[in-house]
Amino acid sequence: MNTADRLDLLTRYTEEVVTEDELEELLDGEPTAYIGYAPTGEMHIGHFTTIRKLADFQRAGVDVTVLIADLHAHLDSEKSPWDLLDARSEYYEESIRAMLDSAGGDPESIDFVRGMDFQLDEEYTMEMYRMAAETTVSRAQRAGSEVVRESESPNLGGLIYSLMQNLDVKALDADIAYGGIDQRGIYMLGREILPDHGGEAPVCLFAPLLSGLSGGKMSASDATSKINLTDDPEQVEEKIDGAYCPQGEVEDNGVLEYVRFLIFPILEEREETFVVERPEEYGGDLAFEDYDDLEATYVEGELHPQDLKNAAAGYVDEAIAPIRERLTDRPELLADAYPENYE
RNA sequence: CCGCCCUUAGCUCAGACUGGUAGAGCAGUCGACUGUAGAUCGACUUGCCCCCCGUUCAAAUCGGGGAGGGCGGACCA
Repeated sequence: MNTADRLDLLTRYTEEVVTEDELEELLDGEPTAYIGYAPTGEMHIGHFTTIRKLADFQRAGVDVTVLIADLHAHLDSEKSPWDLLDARSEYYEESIRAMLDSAGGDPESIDFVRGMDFQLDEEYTMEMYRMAAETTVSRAQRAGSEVVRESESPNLGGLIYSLMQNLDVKALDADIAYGGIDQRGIYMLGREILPDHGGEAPVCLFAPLLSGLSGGKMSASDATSKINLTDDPEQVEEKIDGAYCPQGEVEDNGVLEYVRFLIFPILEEREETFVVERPEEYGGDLAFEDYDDLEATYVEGELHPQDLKNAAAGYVDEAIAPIRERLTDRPELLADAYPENYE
């Protein structure tokens, strides 16, 4: 595979690349990439979009490390209780493996690492203290503002959070820091300070964040705004049917975003088209080769939201089915990780 | 170590002075209207009133103790 093709694989479906020139330069060598997940709330369909890219990394010959950031999960306002970190880490790892598997990646050749396995090392800790001494409170706050829980009385942990995440890049020896666009603030701080702490400014790749189904951002705490990996077909249909989906409008349209960032990448891989089954009275079935085609038709008003929803629900369900199966096969994973939800 | 303030619905808070078995807004649920959702209109739901003890016929409310959170002071040889 030539450099242009690899670059294309790496950057497709991304929100931003910092910077594309630096990324291209990296491809002369054998770059490595990393992404971190803090095992907090239950994983949902939004995670799927970031995980799919891991498959792209692999196709492009970039080694991937997945960090299960257990310490971070507690550091951010104790989102995960200390006693549940192990159980949630295990659940996250299994879910990520399942998602990657169904996205056409190879979980076996991914390096899974737990945060606490190296974040307590003396060298790491020492460097963290030095960063803490050099970073102002407001700078740290700004860096993590999109990631760390906001509050009138923020915890110290939320400030250390960003420093550590950047040290992770160095500790894991990653050339590419990958994550959702919400991680931007943290890594921009990292590009600034990591070189002063024995590391290198990482090249950053950011995935888009999907809108929630109720309009606005997807919220982990709003059940109706997101599809869970374990939702059954009826729940998927209900949630999508109830989604905010203004006719002809693209902005804040979660359904359209699901179709674009979740479904079409899968169809593209399989070289299939997006089929909308539609009653004769509304014009009969439709098939779309690519997303732009579908969006154009939608904007023109030739594709009704209800028909779009019906089709999308079917595809979304198909996408999560294999993951749902693996998780329901091992019910103890979720039960141990979220005892209050699964008794 | 000392002082002051806060803790009531999923969220933001009112009610406390003057005890009588709890309210508003937002959120949520359900209808109406749209071939979806939203908006709009109509209806509805939601509570260990932080915990314990006491006073009282009766405590969210008064008294005592405790827990959690916030703010300030003191200490700075």
